[in-house]
Amino acid sequence: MSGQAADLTVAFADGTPLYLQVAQHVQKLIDDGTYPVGSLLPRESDLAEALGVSRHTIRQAISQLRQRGLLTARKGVGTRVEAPQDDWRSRFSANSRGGLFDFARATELHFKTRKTVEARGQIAAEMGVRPGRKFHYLSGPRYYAGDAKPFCVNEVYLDPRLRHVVDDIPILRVALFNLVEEATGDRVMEIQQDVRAAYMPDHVAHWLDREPGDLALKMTRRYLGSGARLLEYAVQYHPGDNFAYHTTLSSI
Amino acid sequence: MSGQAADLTVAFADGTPLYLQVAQHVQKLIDDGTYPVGSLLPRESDLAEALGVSRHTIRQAISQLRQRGLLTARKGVGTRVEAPQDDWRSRFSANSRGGLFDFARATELHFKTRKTVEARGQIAAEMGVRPGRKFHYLSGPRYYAGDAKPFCVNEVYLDPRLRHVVDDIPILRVALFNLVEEATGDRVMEIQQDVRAAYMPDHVAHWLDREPGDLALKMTRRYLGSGARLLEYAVQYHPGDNFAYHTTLSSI
DNA sequence: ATGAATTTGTACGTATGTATA
DNA sequence: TTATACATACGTACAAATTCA
Repeated sequence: MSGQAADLTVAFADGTPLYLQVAQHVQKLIDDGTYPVGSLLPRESDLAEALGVSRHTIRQAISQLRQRGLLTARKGVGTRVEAPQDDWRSRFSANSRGGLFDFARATELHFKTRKTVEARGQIAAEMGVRPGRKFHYLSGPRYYAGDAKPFCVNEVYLDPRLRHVVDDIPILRVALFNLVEEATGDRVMEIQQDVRAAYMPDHVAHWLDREPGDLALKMTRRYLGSGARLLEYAVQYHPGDNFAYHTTLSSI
Repeated sequence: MSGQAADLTVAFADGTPLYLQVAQHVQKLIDDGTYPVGSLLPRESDLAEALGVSRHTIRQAISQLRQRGLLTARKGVGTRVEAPQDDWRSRFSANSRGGLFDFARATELHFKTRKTVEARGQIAAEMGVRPGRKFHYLSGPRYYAGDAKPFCVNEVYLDPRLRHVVDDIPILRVALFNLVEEATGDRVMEIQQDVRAAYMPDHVAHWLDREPGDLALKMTRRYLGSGARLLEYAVQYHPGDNFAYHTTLSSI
């Protein structure tokens, strides 16, 4: 039914666990169309045999991809390839709309505040770093190009060593993590995004022409490089009365 | 070090998988203070022996609780009980069709209200249907299986012709859109999801033991079948003070 | 600083259950 | 009814990280 396992021979690198290597390998095969969206993977035991690993390891790998929404499995049927809605490459690639990349290019972030801060307490916890670590902090309103009024406020925390990346930029029109990638040579491997309800802080309310304490949607993003190193941390406040974070979860 | 496994003897119910029963059991022991926040669980092999299951099953159970942020584990140290309410630790991360599927299986939706309503005004606009269209409406709190307190409240709007699908179900343990798919033969092709900040309505606050007007995260989902037909509309309210909608945009 | 003990992580094997086609 | 394929659950062994004597 599900056909052959194709050529799954692969030279496994060392260091990273086998099941993660398998997960990466399977995802490559999904990306290059070997396993198209909507199709069924070969069954677990076939994959195990083809890759020369145990079925247990295959299940660990599939479990990873299922947690990311890339695969779904049904008893008695098989494991289906789903549309990678939240895979960041698809959201950030040139041909997809609504991604952060396009978002950054269609808007302007006006830096109004620059200072060096220490991450403490709740901020440090949200950032996932030890309290006391220093960051270069920037903040300001973000406009749709040409608009008179900003529609949200951004805060950015950068490694102080990356300060030079933004020092000469009063108005940012591209995605900051792209600049960071260029400056460091590192690559953003993962973006962890949280969306929560919040009350609007004073400085945000001021820029957005609202009242402090108004309803707001607070989005935080942690940009992780290789080795889960935190490259950038960003916070975005949207007015709560007229903004919704929208996603489409398409299946097949 | 971490002491005895206490009296972990338990009569396992049938039906639900063993590892989920173990997860519920461990969580009870956390809730009642047997394993206080900050302490280490007995080591996996001790738990396995005490409960009369294999270490593999224990690990599956712990994995469940780790995904919910209730436990963290470190190699060479042990498995630590984390603060359950500690702010953004409780996160909702079902960001794909498969994620919603698994989410529904790990939780219980207790239907408390059933009535026929007409979509009007803002509701009709959010649903994207003409005002006056009739729907079968259900609502109630949603629990993590075994929990005493609900963590969110669900509202569901169904085509009245699909009423029989849920009429005999007091407690839902699967994804409703799956039942709808089975009943109609149609398939959910797309899920449009919005996340916004909101003030908590009265009936929601009541079930969640909060005050009306409290901060809330409101998620709405439109389940579209073939031809963009609206099969189901669902609203989910989370307490805003300790909940975040989490997405990981990974690139592997 | 070294090494032993501890504890989770990874990986293998095997068998049986259950939903689906 | 039968075959299929994932789900659950048992077992074993060793690796890797941490802690502590």
